[in-house]
Amino acid sequence: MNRDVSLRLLKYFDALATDLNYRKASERLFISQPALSAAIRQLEGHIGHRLFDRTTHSVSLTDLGREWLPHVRAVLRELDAALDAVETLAGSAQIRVGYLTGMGADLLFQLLDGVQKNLPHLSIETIEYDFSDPSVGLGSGACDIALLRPPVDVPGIDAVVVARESWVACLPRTHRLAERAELEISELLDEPLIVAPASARQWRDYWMATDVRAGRPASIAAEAATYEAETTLVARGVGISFTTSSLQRLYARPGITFVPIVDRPVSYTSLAWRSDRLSAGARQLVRYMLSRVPQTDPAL
Amino acid sequence: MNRDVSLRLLKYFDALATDLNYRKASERLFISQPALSAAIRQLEGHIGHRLFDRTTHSVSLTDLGREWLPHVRAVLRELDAALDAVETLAGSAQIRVGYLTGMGADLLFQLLDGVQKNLPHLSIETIEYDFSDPSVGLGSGACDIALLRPPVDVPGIDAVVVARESWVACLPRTHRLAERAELEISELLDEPLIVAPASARQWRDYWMATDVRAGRPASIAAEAATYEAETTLVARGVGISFTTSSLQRLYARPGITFVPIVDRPVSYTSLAWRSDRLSAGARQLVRYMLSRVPQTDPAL
DNA sequence: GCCGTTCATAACCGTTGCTTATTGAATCAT
DNA sequence: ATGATTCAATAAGCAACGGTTATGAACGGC
Repeated sequence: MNRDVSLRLLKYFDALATDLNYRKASERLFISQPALSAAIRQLEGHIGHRLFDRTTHSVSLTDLGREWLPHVRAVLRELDAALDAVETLAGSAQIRVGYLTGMGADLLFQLLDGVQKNLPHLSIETIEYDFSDPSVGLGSGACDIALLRPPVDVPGIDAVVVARESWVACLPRTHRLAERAELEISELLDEPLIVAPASARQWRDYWMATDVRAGRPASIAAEAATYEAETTLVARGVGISFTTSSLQRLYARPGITFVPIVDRPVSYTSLAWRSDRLSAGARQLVRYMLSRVPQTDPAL
Repeated sequence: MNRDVSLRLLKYFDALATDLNYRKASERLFISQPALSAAIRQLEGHIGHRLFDRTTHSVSLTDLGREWLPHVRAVLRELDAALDAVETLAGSAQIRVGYLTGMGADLLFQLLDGVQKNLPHLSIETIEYDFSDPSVGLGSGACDIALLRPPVDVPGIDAVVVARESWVACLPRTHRLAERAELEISELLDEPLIVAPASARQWRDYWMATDVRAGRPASIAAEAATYEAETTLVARGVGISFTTSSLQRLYARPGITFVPIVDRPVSYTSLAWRSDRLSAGARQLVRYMLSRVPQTDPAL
């Protein structure tokens, strides 16, 4: 048995033992399936025993794997504790909180209010993200905690809903529907649309109402990465856009108007983080922020 | 702070914190000094704080480093325990015991006598080594435990003396000094000598009595990697060799004779292992073998 | 004042761990 | 049955990293 096992292999073992599925586990680890396959075989080679029974269609722990797993998890826990200890000892937990543009002034401010007084040992950096990365830095690991709008296509994310809002159409004031008190989504599907950049993938689809189009392709008028750019384009009459109720207050401006869309499901805003790699300080901050979530939903 | 620390860096940190000297620590880790230097800087980068204060001439732990060290050691201990657990769980502790040629039949046999009965869960492999590797597999990691003769130039080795022997000259029966009852080393320094292969380095120097030569270079008649080859060469009159008292019994043969050298310091035989990377099973075996070390030194 | 020791820097190189593309086997649905 | 699908394993190529040796700069002991 080779005693030079890398932590990497142990983490992979833990992940596969959890999912019992190479594909899923590999996604959670942000690596490809063959890479995980090779890594597990390598680990088994190192310790000299098989850890998984695998057929082409199922993966299960061997007796040894099952019994060894707690030991491995103990190592990983201990490591986590050691990393947390650095922050505690250094008295400087640097935490990066990302937020989607448009939510900082309002909701984030609320959630972080008083944090300096209550959690003085945390040093918090807030980073604004635009629509080109709807995971708000969680995918790249640039942020520890994120205030975002689902859907997010990064696996392994924990999220708690902190606000609910209804859909609203943002129209040029001169638009033929601008005077309406409310709209149905079907009335808007053929309008030229301002959408998020292509890198937003699922998120862009979501805000294009792709789910109800069924063959009626969206006509994309332009791309915008911020609400600022979006409303500007709408004001110039380039197209319309879909957004949420809270935005009408924040981005009100001369040339545009907002009209509620009555038949779309509610849209959520969530506080999210990667379930792995959450430091002790970040965990405290999450707890604090969640304790400050407004219980009523004034914006809905 | 980046949470993706590798175990490697933690081990390096532990080593440097122990030695507080890059060179020594790097040797113990079997890497070069610049590699360790880079690794420590990398670790400090990962966690975002300095762990060592270093001038060009001294290394010391920072406050953070000192306080963090126990946490790191806890991780490494936990890892060690997990690796031991594999053996225990699999019920198969494979342990490789190396021994220097010539010591297997006798001393090793004694130390391992009854081990099957007393430690039945251990599966022990014994591997004979010749003089080309005086570290007896410890350097390469091929063996867990070794029965060897100092000096060994592998750092990080723990060793316990298990036998003491005096020097003996091995001479062709026809040699002019063959009839002497005893000899002094100075009488032999100019004799053509059978020595260990060059790869034995320090060890070869030791058995050439380099320490007392002071300008009288040894005349190397031939190289031999085993006692078998050595005594054969002596019998053929190619040269003489230095060895120890116990060998006269084991390698007695027609054409050679052994004469005690009275003014050389005692030579040791040790049970040795790498202080790191000793599995639980191997530790048990070491303890067992040490309990069987003969207290008297009959060969001396 | 000089020499030796000690850590840092530079340039280079091999290994390894990852990627995508593909194969082949087993399961499921029709 | 058979075809579609879902899995893990294999293959081939590539980039990054961890290591090496060689060298440099600063401090301490004689």
